[in-house]
Amino acid sequence: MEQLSISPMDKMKQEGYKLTPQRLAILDVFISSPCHLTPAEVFEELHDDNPEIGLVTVYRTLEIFSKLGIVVEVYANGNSPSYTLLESPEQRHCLICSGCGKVFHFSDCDLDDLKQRLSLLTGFKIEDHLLQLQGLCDECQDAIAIEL
Amino acid sequence: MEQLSISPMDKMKQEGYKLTPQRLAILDVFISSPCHLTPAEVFEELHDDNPEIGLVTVYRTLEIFSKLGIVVEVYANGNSPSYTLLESPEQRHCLICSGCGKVFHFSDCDLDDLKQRLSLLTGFKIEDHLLQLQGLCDECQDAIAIEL
DNA sequence: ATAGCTGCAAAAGTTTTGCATGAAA
DNA sequence: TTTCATGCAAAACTTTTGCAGCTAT
Repeated sequence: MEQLSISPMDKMKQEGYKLTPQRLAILDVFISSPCHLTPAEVFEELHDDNPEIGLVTVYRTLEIFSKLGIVVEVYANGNSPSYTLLESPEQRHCLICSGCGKVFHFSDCDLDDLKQRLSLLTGFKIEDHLLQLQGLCDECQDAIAIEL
Repeated sequence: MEQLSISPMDKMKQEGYKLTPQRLAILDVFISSPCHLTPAEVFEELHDDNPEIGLVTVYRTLEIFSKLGIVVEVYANGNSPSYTLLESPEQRHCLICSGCGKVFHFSDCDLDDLKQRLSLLTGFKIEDHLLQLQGLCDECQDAIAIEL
């Protein structure tokens, strides 16, 4: 918990953002939850210990965190995008457990061949990509096995 | 235009949905626009020729189209998800032009190796994935070149 | 001291729901 | 004829904006 919270906040400082208690509290929510959370969920998590923090601040903070690569936007089902802590800025892809919402990040994604083939085929100059895998983690597989 | 509109509507029929003029009109919007469109954009496109169709109907129709694999949800920038026509249900991945919004679909994505490696590493049972590439198409590259 | 941040309130935008009417099969 | 679809209006929900006061640096 402690080690993780140092680096993102150093990044905030470097980029000229102030280290406010609100921002630290929001970061802590992500650190203590290995899941993807919508703005409303972050707000609700905060409410126990920090009932004074407004939803507006959550939105504004998520925007900053997202820009700095501290969190990443995840497209789960439902209307609102979710956010999840990014352990390292390179690991921009993720594997999401559809049971419990746990997220595992990774960086290498072997898409260079595919990108090159598509470039040749379509004439597109490919600049970025979004890769998100969905599945069931160990525990959720076990949980299902027990149920049956 | 004509060939494309037969197959999705056959699927609708098969699944027990009625073929209403509204649904046909919404399909036509997608056929005449090679882009990803938000519900609001579909509604606006409709307004010229079919001012009587309500936004509610657009939402309800998109839900059905999406369930039947006639369109696919795309995560572009902005709040609302966008939808784009899926030429074939297998081609669930796409390459989106960030200039003009044009979408190119493809099916083979070479992720089997990656999936296997991740499964071994994490214990996840991987069930599905979302892959979206972003770039600039020929024309948009040219357009930029001319501007400079 | 000062630049930037927060919370509030309100506005704007998006999506869902209930219901009476209307249309396709 | 019957079942499903539509449009309207309203409700619910999500996100953004303006502003006065406050706080980290």
